[in-house]
Amino acid sequence: MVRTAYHHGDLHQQAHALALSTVREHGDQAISLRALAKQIGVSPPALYRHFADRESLLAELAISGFDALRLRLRKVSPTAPRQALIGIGLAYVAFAQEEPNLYRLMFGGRVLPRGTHPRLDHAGQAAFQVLEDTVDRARQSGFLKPMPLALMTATAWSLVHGLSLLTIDGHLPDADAEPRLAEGITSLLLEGAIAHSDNNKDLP
Amino acid sequence: MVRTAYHHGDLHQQAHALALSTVREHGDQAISLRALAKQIGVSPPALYRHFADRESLLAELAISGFDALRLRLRKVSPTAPRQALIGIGLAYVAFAQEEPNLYRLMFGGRVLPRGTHPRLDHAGQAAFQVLEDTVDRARQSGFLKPMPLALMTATAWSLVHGLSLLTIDGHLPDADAEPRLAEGITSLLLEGAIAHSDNNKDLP
DNA sequence: ATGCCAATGTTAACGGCGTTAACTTTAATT
DNA sequence: AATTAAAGTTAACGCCGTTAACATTGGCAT
Repeated sequence: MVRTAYHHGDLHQQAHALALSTVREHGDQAISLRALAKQIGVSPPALYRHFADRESLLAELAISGFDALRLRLRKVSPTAPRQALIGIGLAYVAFAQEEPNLYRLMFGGRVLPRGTHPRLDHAGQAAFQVLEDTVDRARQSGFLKPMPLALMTATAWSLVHGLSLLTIDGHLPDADAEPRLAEGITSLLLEGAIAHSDNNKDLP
Repeated sequence: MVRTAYHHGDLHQQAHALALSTVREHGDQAISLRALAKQIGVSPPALYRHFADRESLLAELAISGFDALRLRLRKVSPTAPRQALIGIGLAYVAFAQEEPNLYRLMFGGRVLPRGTHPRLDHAGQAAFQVLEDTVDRARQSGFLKPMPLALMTATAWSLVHGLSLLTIDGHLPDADAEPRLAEGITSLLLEGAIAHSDNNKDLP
């Protein structure tokens, strides 16, 4: 495909990129297909050749977000179990704090309910997988108590997800005001999950 | 004020109630001032005599939500520290699961950013206060480790908030599929926060 | 090379939205 | 009883997502 006056030639990619930067700066509510088309210099219906509707565009942006989160989590170098767990928790929260609008799009729940968009679901699961793998390694090594993997990962995910949203929504002091809050919180959870020789009884 | 053909007489309360039930059933995105006015049988601009704009109406609904959450949390009967903490955590998650659309309005973050609506902020803080008081009592009684109250409550809140949102968004099995997930998660956190003395290792 | 077709643009239009301006009716006050 | 403030009305503006109908163009089969 070649760029001409009539055929744009790169509309899908350009719309995706521009919409992504708009979301990152101003949130998904700032996305308007008409405004997007005007900025690119194309008529509004042209976008419908590349995106079924507004929701589909947002879904693509959310997928980009999950990909970025997955890459971010994968960069946490595998070390001793404790450092690996704390490190991946902090990386998760840091991502949310650096990309609050993108994170809210990914997990806002208002748009794009789970189970309706296979590619989006897959991207989310792939990011989650990194977290689960880290927990599983620590568990396999005997560092954590012998409890169901699903329970452990659900707990860890709930904690970092809740902390992420509460901080980016201003309910808790953010990383600038309380730089060690995230570390304190993750450490506190870890205390309950570590296998202690004198305290390794089963939990419900 | 008396009801006449012209003057409605109860528009504010009726609009609030109808909008609240709409949000509970279909989410805040389903709220349209025009549709609301039509259902009530009034012209759209009439609503502007009672609500500055759509956001103000949503803020009022969110305040109602926080009030309901606060009352729900206050109903948790004060018992031994462990039961009180688990109980209030489960009550929090149960509220979110029973009122997912309302909970998302309260904490969605897309609308109504914190710090812009004093009455809304106050309602949120009042609900949070119940949670903090419960944690503080357990701490004062020596059941929990001697660590900063703010850290403990932030951890507890993050956990129940994250769990609430992940379940209502379908990322984790909900209460029907895994009725003991919330209990397992809160218990797991508690293990890390309990002061490990002999008289605290009583109940599983 | 040419003719066709699918891809990818266009303009025009529909219905819905939040919101404002200007006006009207009613309730309350003086 | 006259006036004023409260709480409705209609009409309109500019935005939005989306669709229908049409136009242009690139690439492929002939």
